[in-house]
Amino acid sequence: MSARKVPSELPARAFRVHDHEECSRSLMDAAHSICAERGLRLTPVREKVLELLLKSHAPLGAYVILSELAVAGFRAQPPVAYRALEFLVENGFAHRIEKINAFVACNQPGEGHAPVFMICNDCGQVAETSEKIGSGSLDLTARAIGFDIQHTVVEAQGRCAGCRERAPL
Amino acid sequence: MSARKVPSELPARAFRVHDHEECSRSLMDAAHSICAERGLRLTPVREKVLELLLKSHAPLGAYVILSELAVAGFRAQPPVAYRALEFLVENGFAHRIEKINAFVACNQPGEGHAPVFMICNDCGQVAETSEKIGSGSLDLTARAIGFDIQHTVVEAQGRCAGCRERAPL
DNA sequence: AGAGAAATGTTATGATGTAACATCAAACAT
DNA sequence: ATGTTTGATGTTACATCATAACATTTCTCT
Repeated sequence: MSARKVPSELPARAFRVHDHEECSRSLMDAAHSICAERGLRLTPVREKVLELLLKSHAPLGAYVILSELAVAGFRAQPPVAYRALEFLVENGFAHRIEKINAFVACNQPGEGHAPVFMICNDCGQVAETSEKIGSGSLDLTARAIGFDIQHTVVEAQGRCAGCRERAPL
Repeated sequence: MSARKVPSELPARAFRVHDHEECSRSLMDAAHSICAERGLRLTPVREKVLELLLKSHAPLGAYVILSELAVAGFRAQPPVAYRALEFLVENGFAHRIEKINAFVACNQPGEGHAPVFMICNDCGQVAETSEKIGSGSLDLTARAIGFDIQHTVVEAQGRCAGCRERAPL
């Protein structure tokens, strides 16, 4: 347990006190800019889904999103939600969390990164941090066996600091 | 891309030529010993499921396992397969691969480790390597934000060396 | 043998995800 | 402005993955 350097970028905003409103707004703005830049269409459904993800303090399942869409007056067959999510994930505005079959808004859209998630089993919140692509032990191992990495899934489940304080167990 | 030390333990047997028969047999033996030691019951269904996983060169979905069980004369309702898999996973004889909803036999049962998977999108094979618990960037990040890790999911998707040679693209 | 715990049998259903094809709307060239 | 192409959405119908709940059997221990 040597005390090595602490990882450089550590947003992990989900577990920290922050202005969630402001945070959401700026990420939504970023999405608009990036789409404009790249000629992507942030259509009403896609924007609504991103908004839902941004407003949520925890990941949302596809069917939760679907019912929120219905509430908002959108059509609500499963493909509607899945297609919007696919767009958001493909273009880096959201991530899928495999371990819990749910989706979160990305907190650093536009930048190529390999997301890392810390999932709190108590409060259900998920913090996103990230690793630079090409560094990290996965890449090291991959290189050692000649494996060409296209996508990574790095997730940890456990308890966040807040929940541990509230209920030390 | 500095040439740092290569990770120490690198089974990744799935992608290497090896005596699969011998490999399966010794892992099955290990399972029997470990169960004996710990007072666990490697019942017929559980053993059969482990055997299926060991014989397979790629991860198996729960319903594939279920149909193989049926072929072998076992009862074949979903809970039968899921319960056997739950036992194997809980006790470290198998792992679940989140990204593809499938299961593989563990290639180093008995030792506490955080598994790492390399999933080849071409041949469907999966290599298991591992990290020591407590080291690794995940643990480092977790410590930095006070997160208590209980379980990790580390998976990479891409192309294995063999497939790249066969079809460079 | 009897009590308690663990494992299995069974039914039914819940949750998650997608294929396929029809329709509609935007972008662009003529 | 019109047709053409492409991308997005609407809709139906399934496919796939997973578990709750409760009955029954088997094991283990005394």
